[in-house]
Amino acid sequence: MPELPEVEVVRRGLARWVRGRTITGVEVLDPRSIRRHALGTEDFIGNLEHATVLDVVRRGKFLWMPLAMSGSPDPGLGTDGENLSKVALMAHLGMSGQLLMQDPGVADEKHLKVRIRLSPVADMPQQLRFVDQRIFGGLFVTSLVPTVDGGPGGLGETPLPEIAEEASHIARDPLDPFFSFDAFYRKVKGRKTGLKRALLDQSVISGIGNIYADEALWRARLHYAKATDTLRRADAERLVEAAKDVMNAALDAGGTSFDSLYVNVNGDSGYFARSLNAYGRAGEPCGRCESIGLRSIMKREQFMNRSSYTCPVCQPRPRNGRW
DNA sequence: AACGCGACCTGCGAGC
DNA sequence: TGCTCGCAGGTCGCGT
Repeated sequence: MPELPEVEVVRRGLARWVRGRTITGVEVLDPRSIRRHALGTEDFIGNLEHATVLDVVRRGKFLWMPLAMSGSPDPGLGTDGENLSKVALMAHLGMSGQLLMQDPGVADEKHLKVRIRLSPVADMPQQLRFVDQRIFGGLFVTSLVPTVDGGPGGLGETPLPEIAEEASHIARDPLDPFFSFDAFYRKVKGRKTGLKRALLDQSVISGIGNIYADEALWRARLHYAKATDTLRRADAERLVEAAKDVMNAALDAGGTSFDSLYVNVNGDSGYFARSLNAYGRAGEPCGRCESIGLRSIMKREQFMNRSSYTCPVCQPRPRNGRW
């Protein structure tokens, strides 16, 4: 469910509440939500208790909190400038995950999976709750490893030159200051596949899911089946700019929410859904065509076992992957 | 290398 | 009222 803008909304909210706080207790209400923690529940809890949260970092849809373990004299940077944090609490929201800040008195959510208690600070909620209806998301502890390109691992308040190991296989996302268009274009040209498949491949470009893939393609007037190895540089540039623009706009609106499944850490929905031009608009007129007096109806097709929305007029299907 | 598919889950609305 | 079906923002791992 949540794509980059939604995860970034969560990251910012979390950073405000949890940086510098120590984990005082962890309750795993459903072990399926930590199944990616291979060593089990006891080990998961043991890794977190007494650890201090240094930051909240994101690359694509992966979100992690570098931790200073108890006994570390100086959470944060060591005297030699090397960071002491070598492990992080990883969170992936999957299709329906939520990270909520709550006061202890608030009744447990129906799909509450993990409760993390934090050291009390005046006027700050004391619990971080992981709620997940479908359980495709989850939490686990992972180590931090150096990045391949030497840049920061992801976007955080005080970025580290390391990345959570479980996120190190994905490419930088378009909102990452270290995102490289050249690296993206090289990867895309090297693929022999359709454009949307490449956009959804997190190792080519990360953070884009089914909603923003369709939105970016619509804005760039490209069809999802366009062959990647024939993509012109100018088209690729337009596509990346479109992805950046639509995701920044969604971020400003607090993300895309169709229902109560996607909410920020305070439980509020975003309102970008009303600004979508393609996703979910089957049967409705294409706004761009309409604005120049053309009549065109958005259509929905199955692609990769999911829905794709296009305008048949301004996003024509390429013949043999070419125009 | 790329693909198609199933697996992992719950819940909602539509249609009968 | 209930049943079944299709559908939903994602990722991973398998066989081909």
